[in-house]
Amino acid sequence: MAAVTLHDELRAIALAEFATSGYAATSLQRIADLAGTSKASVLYHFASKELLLADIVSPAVDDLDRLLDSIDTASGLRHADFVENFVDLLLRHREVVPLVINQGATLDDVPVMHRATEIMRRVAELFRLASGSTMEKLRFGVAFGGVAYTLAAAERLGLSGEIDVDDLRGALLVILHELLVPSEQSLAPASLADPTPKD
Amino acid sequence: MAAVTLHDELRAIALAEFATSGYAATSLQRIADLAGTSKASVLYHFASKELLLADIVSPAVDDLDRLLDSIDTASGLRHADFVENFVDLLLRHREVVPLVINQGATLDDVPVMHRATEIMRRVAELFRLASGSTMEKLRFGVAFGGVAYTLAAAERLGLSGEIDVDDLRGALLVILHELLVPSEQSLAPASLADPTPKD
DNA sequence: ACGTTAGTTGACCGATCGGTCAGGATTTGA
DNA sequence: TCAAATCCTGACCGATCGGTCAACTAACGT
Repeated sequence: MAAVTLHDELRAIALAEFATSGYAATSLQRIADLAGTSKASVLYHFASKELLLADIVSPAVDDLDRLLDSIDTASGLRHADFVENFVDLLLRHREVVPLVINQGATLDDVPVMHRATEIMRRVAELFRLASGSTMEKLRFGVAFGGVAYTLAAAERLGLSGEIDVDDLRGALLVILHELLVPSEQSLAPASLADPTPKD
Repeated sequence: MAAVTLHDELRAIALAEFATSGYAATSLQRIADLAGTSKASVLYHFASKELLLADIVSPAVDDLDRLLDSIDTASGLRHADFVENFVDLLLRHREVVPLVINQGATLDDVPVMHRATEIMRRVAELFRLASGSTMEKLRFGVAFGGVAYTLAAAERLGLSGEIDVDDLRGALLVILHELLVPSEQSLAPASLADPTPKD
């Protein structure tokens, strides 16, 4: 095995354990045992368990934050482009997706996780989730929830190795496009689907 | 009769806390505090924390088990019918869906949760997940994962009250049907798709 | 040679965990 | 009135949690 610093190895082990067993259920002692070191050593490299989690999750959250900023500034960017960028981002940070998806709500008191959920709210805002009809909301929820959850499940069950990433990417884009662009027209803010029906 | 027993109240409180804060992060002491009783009292009504979880989750799992059995025996039942029954089941047990969806994998050592994931495997089997193409697998994953996850998120964020259940049901069925029956023909080869395959 | 720094560790801390237990209330049935 | 059953509780238990700390080792620049 290539020379990997203990710092990086600890982060990798923690990520795997957090994702499969859960943050709360993973003790620093267990992480230390898996790395063949001591608990005190873990706390030397990472000041606290929360900061260890932040160190793991932050890159993905920063990435998403940057993506959303680029959308905001370049107002002309179409939703279809965002979908593609979003899928790429999910694939890029494939390993941390299960963490934020399955345990993000539970760990909302941890700053980095709170930030993650706040940013997802921005994504929802971008797609006018709040103002859409029930059907629109559900399309958005099923699409992104489904994609993220499926990636999470695949990662968790160890199926990621079996599936070609390019196939995965292409198939996800097709499915997302079908869901979010049900009609021939674009996802443009004007009308995602039909005008809101009477309620 | 209307008087809610402490037993039922404890179960309801535990369900809400398990779903929002997580099983591991919810202590028996907190459940007791929320119910205005003592931890020992909780352990009088439920022999252990695991059995409390089982008491909460079992009805939904039993329900799903029964649904799958009825599918197995009545081989003629079509997929569309199953989808409808499945959505109804999810809506019926709306409150426990976040629990098994978000924490099922993490709590696989708890018998009732292991049973839940095993049954979900049967659902996947029913849709021939393993033998399908990457696209088929993803359609299944995004569809059911998306629906379950969206229900979980809605429940968690307290949006359930805002949305009319009938609207919800109808919209979910439309979306699932679009995803699982993309073309004119059914998803599954022969047997399950058509009760009377041509000979 | 020396001091400095980074890395590592066992011992230890207070807090909290799930769970046990003996016993105090309260109700019920005879 | 007595006794059994039911419900509830404070005190307590061993285990484990995240985190601290002083001491130790090894490497490096000077």
